[in-house]
Amino acid sequence: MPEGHSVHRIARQFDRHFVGERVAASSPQGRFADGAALIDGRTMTDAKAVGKQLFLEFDEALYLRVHLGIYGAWDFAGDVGRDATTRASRGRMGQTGMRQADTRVVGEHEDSLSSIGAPRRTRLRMAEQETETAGLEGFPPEPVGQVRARLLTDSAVADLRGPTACEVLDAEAVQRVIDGLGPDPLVDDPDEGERRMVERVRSRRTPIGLLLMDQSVVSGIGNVYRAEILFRARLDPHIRGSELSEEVVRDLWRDWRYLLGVGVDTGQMLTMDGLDEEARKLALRNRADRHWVYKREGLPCRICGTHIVLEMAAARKLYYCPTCQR
DNA sequence: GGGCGATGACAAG
DNA sequence: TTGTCCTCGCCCA
Repeated sequence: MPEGHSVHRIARQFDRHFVGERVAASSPQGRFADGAALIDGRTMTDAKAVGKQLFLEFDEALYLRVHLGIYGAWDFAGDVGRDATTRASRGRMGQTGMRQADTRVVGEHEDSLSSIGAPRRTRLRMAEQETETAGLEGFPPEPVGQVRARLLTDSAVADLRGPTACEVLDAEAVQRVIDGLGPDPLVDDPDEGERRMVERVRSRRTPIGLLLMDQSVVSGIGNVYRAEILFRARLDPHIRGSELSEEVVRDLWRDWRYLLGVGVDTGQMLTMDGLDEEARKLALRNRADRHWVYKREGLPCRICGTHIVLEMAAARKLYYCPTCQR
């Protein structure tokens, strides 16, 4: 589920708490046992994201390549709190037991970021949405559910579940993967990335709605950002890449660069900054309805009132306003 | 307790 | 274009 911004945040998390540390690697589930054995006991030397791909580098140029796919997730625990939880709602231990309270969705109290340091013993789930839970008995915690890979240091643990890809590669293989990817605004030089995206889009007769999802054209955009970027540009998803002017594609790249930056900073897909303040607050209040068009089929367009349309495109849901976007 | 959908990406045909 | 894989949470009974 994570689009590019989440993967960059995950890379940052590894950079903070794992890079420079010796890592015990295992596969509680068993399906990654061979790969885990290759990196077990090595030191993590780098963590980087390119588009939706995560590359964790270990001693002697061995890389763990992870792609979360549509519902993969990393669960961090230990000394991994990214920010204070002092304002987190004081929960009680639920009557139903098990679940520790004091959980919050990251980003809902961004103004608390500056206060206090990281709490020890935290759980942090990084998936399509991030949730942080303070309080954790025992370290390391027992793996819960289907954990494909576990990376453990003296003070932090990362559990990987449900990935589309999890494999150990050498430097050449990593380069081949990266060579097949379109530009990522946080990796590539902005002008060079812009040039590449413009060239790749305008050389194709494929609809722009599909090109934005094509990771060889531009990296990191998924179904939410696709819909939102096209609306922000007031662009009909069906227009072919070859029909778009250089300027229009350049603006798509620049808007993606902007949105990705916001997403990495906040941990949320905030796409409605164009809305006036009051309307924005209203929309943000409802988690399920905080975008211009994504998941708003049948609801009135926030600009013109036309019902938002949902259609299937390459087996994915495409949302747009038939009036604003043409 | 079952079914279904999800912010992906493939391969097969 | 369709099927397949990966896992979990939510909805409904």
